[in-house]
Amino acid sequence: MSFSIATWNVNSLLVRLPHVIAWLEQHQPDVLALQEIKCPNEKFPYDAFIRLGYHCFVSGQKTYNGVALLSRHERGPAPVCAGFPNFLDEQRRLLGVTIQDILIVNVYVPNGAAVGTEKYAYKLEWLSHLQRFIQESLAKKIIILGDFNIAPADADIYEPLLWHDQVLASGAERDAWEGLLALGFVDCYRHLSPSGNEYTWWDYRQAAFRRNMGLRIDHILASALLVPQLKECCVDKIPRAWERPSDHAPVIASFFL
DNA sequence: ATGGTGGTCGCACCA
Repeated sequence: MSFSIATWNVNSLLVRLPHVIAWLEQHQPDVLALQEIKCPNEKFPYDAFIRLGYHCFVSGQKTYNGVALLSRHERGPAPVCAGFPNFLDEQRRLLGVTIQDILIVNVYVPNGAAVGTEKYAYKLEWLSHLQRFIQESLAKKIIILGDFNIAPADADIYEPLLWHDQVLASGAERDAWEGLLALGFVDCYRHLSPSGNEYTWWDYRQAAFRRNMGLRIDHILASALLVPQLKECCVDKIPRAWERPSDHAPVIASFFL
């Protein structure tokens, strides 16, 4: 038996719906975590996904942010939480569900704008809440996936010097990332591709995709217990080349279960 | 200097 799980920041689900449907039909992951759906729950296109055999769990809001999880598992995702239990946040960025015996945590980490700004402080605060949330979880098997807005190392950046100490690559953000790993998580992509240099996001400007000026900021973390079963983790750059694409590419991991 | 959203229909905000 195989279990596959993917993450994709779609930058508006309603605009990207044809892409998401085409991609789901082609790859048929068991679970897809979506970020930046940018629509309230009442506008979520449930029918399109139900037709493809997916259960939907949604935490949306108007215009900004918004996360959702789609699951093919017949029993559907059991909701755990939308948002942190101890941190009131109007921004919809966190969705936890349990599928079989795995806690799946879909994250849309704040972008942070620029080092030293209020948004950057909010990003670090948000990451500390994520750290505590995971730390306090009693689940033995956990997958955290989504848009982390962190490039963990210079190998994850097309031009590291340009990004040195900048947002997405600063020391404090990388410390927060390392803090999560220290809870017993493995970066699935890096674990399987120690010298890989694929990216998951390319700015819309400056023809960044064509020039492969990208960063690896979308990740799938698996708790140590799941790592022996990890089979594959790859970035699918193909949809980034489609017409009117998201600026992010999907990342997909599969496990022997 | 592109793209998505919403408000107003040229522009602010966010990434």
